[in-house]
Amino acid sequence: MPEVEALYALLLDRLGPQGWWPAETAEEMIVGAVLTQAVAWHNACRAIMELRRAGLLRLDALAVCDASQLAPLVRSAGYFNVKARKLVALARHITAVGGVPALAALPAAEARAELLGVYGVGPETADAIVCYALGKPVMVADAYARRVLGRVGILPQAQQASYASARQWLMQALDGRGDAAWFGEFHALLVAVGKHWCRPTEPRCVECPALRICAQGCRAEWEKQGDGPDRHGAS
DNA sequence: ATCCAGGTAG
DNA sequence: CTACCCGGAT
Repeated sequence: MPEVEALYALLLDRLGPQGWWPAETAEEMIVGAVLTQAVAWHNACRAIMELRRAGLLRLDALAVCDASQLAPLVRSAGYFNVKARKLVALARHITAVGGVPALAALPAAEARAELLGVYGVGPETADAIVCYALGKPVMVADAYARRVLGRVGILPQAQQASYASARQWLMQALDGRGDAAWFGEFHALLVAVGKHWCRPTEPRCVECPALRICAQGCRAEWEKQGDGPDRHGAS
């Protein structure tokens, strides 16, 4: 899979290190992972600042909160009632099992399973936490990563649709490729590409930093010829 | 003024 | 499948 190395190097060269995850501490990263679910980072960021202002960017503090008191603070992140409950549930759970260090002491697969058992933590959030907060080399196969890797021609069409299949394929293909920082940077670069150029509709192929090695070649007209081969996943 | 993108739970 | 919800884009 030489294309992966080529893509990684190309994006790093063009875009520079993305500096993800933007958090001071592992606990802050975990809070951010919940808040950014289904919402642009910008919105989650405002909620994080509210929590910081209230001294609640720590799991032990969040663990003793009531969701109802949290909701107004995380309003800007959307789904605020749901997310307030998720934050409390996750903070309580992690605190109860001995905190982030205890989680980080587990093998990646066990930490992931542990997290998946918590209300509000699905596959993507679990992987993000395992990679960025626990420092394990796992791939976050989110919508951006799947779309970009799929279009570029690295991730086979059949694996693009679901999170689980994409993750499984990528974890095998990328096995041993790097440490947590490598995976984290790769994911961050893919998000940057997916957000600014490789958009769901009206992709900006001509200016895309990955154009040189993209299977879509120079087809800027993508969307105009009846919506590429990959229309969003559900099948 | 409407549309939309995004992940998880039910 | 729909509910949850925001802010940003159109």
